[in-house]
Amino acid sequence: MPDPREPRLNHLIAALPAADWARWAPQLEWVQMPLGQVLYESGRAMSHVYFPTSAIVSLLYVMADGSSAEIAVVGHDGVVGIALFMGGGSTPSRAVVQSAGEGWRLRGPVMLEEFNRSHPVMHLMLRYTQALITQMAQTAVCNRHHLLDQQLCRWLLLSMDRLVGNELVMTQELIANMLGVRREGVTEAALKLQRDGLIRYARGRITVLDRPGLEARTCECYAVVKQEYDRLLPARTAD
Amino acid sequence: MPDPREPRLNHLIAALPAADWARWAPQLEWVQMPLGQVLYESGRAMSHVYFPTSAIVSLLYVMADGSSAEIAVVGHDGVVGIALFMGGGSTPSRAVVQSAGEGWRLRGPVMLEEFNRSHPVMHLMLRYTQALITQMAQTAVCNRHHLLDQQLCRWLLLSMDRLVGNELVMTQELIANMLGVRREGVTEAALKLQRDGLIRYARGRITVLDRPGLEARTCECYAVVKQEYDRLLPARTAD
DNA sequence: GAGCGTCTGTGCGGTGCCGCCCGAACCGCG
DNA sequence: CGCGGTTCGGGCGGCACCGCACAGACGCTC
Repeated sequence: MPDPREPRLNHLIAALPAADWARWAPQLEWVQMPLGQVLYESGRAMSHVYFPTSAIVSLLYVMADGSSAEIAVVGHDGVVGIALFMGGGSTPSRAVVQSAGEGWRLRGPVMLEEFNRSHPVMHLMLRYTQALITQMAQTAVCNRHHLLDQQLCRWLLLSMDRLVGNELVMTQELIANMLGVRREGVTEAALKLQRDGLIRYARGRITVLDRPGLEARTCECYAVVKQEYDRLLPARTAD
Repeated sequence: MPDPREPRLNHLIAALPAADWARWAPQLEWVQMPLGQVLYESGRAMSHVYFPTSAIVSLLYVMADGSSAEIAVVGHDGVVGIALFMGGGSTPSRAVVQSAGEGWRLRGPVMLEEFNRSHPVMHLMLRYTQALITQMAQTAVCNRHHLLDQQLCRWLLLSMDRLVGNELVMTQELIANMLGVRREGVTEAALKLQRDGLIRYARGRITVLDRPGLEARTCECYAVVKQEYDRLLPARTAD
């Protein structure tokens, strides 16, 4: 069991060259990320970038009428707050902690300086951004074409990939918000999965029992995204 | 009437500092971009980046079963082939010329060298990429929540913003492919717009008669994207 | 263990889009 | 000028999901 306060549990931090890591280490701040915490708000400047280790963060767009949809999800594979180094410093979306956990953060100006200073850091962040773009694009496609049943499987798999263990603390109501559908729709889809023995759940705790089964049920979108993450962000280059 | 073979009709090229522009100019290659041309294919390495001046390019995802959906659209405001400098050099999507026209292109290695050499170039490309990300995210949201009628308005507006004049050469069949819906659905939505005097069309030529009317009918997605483009890519900084 | 709030299950009418089919209108071409 | 291909209009049954309403089940608290 590794120390949960090990920054290198985040794959990007783990991939830093030694020289960059040496500069980062004293700057990194350990933070708890409780369920529902808003890391940044739509259109507002971001003070930090966050590198989750055990938390999962949703990038969520909330519409004028209050309905919402998830754009992408970030876990120990990535970083929240790419707009800080991409430019602009804000986005029209919101970042919300979807699964409580921990992570590390860096003040915005520090991130910016590191990004401009070190080519390896820059290329690492950009490759991650490219992977995130793929996830967003695939979300758009999936929203257009695929059944809720399949989308739920995709969502569960993306979440499980970013968690340790096979349990997720999450009500169907919240999942519905992420997927941008009715709560009852999620109930129905989840029921089917439970009946077929793929998952088990009760009052906000979902346990995945048959991962291959989920993969068989989901649409191609999950595989496309996963493959692209693996291609762009290979196993940690430094350790 | 400006010379159509003026590279600076592309906003990114126009925003280049003089020093960078001086290096780019001899490297830029003028290209015709006929309707339907595929600039890059899903998963394949890109040989060039394209800076459209009068053409419009769709970033399209084509699914295993042949159905498709547009991820984003690029015109004289941007560049096709961001994966070249973001990393990876390919994407799971395809770039197709949606409206014939012209543009300029740069060989991949040249683009990469310029990106790494000049900070202004890098930041310009990254700000554009950030705007493109917003467009993709909003496409995902729009696909989830909004009616086809609204999406058609959004699509028309995004296209018109990237064209000179108010006419678009595009069959309803092709629009349906972009939006990822049935052709008949587009016919119905377009009929409503025509009946209300917002557009006129005949056999693959669409004329916008009442732009404010379209803006009033579309969803918030159009405004969100436009605002973000304006914020991130202000009027050309060099000329 | 009584009570209450949260979470999940179910039913019902409505609707936006689908898949499919066919006919009409239009245009270019031989 | 007639023919064929492209583009558009309309109809029809089907279905996934919506909005709404409500009931049961569970777990925490007092």
